Amino acid sequence: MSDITTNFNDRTIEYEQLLNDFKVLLKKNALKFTIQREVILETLYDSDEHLTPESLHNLIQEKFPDLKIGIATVYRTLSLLEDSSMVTSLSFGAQGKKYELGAKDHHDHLICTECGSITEFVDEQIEHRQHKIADELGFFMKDHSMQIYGICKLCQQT
Amino acid sequence: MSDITTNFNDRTIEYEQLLNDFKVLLKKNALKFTIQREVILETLYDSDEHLTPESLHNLIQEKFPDLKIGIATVYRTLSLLEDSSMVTSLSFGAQGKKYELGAKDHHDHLICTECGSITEFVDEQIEHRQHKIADELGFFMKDHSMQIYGICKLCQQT
DNA sequence: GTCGCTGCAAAGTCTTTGCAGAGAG
DNA sequence: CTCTCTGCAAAGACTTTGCAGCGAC
Repeated sequence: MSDITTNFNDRTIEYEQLLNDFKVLLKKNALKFTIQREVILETLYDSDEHLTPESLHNLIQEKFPDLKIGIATVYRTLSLLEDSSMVTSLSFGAQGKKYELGAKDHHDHLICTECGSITEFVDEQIEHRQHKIADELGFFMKDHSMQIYGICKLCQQT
Repeated sequence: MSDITTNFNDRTIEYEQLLNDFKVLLKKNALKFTIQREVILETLYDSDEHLTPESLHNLIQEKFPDLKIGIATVYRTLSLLEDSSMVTSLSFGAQGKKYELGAKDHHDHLICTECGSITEFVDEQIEHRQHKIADELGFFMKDHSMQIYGICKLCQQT
């Protein structure tokens, strides 16, 4: 289960790399690098949660009270990031989509339908089969996501 | 890939079984069996597509022009069916949720991000690993879904 | 008969869009 | 300077809800 391959130094480097990718992406499309876009990327990176546009917006307002950022900008930036495959979105249950940074190690999700918590896991065998299946069907795989729904250990006790 | 374990006779029996499960479910919760609810279940069963509430509503109106059925009823019935795990929903991309009957054989999805088509597949190894992972983490698994995103064979040619 | 169900339309959510001023390149 | 971005508010898309009459049990 543990997939700890990064320490704090690596994380910083990892973020710099990510930020750089973002800048390259922007430049390539003649888009501008703005403080809002940076803050959104950074906040996504720092959070280990799966964030809704609204919760991301709230987080940013807490962390950067001086920066007025509109929810519309959050939506626009998330779309941009998703289109360029830098973030992936996940949606389940009644509510809207949750986003997470795609650059982190790939992983799948266990979602508790009682409390809504999300646990991540990685399984090499599954990853491998996915690639194989896509290949067999002549499908060019760009991304994948897997969710297991159920009741988490904690909720089972109550 | 082929997973043809049913023929037309079985399908009919399968549907009767499904309908019966639905009736039992309704009775258990002191809910009523109405023509609208039956038509929704039947249309879901007959369709091999993954339907949005709107497309399901359209389909029903085509198949049963005399029956006036409101979109609200479709939403209400889908929620009911989803809560009782008789249908599962899938959401991806920009648009809303798509529903499919959960009673059919379990399968996963290849989703083309170009044309939106959904191809289904079944893989025993993946199914098996999923159960194992849930067990290991003390998670009571109720359902799962897997999606592979990419570009389908057809769209790659153009 | 009772009480849940339905269609309708109105009310909510969540997201996107138009616009005029601000700011990156 | 030019042309994209941004925040705001208004518009849209998708869902849910209140209600009065209808229909299953």
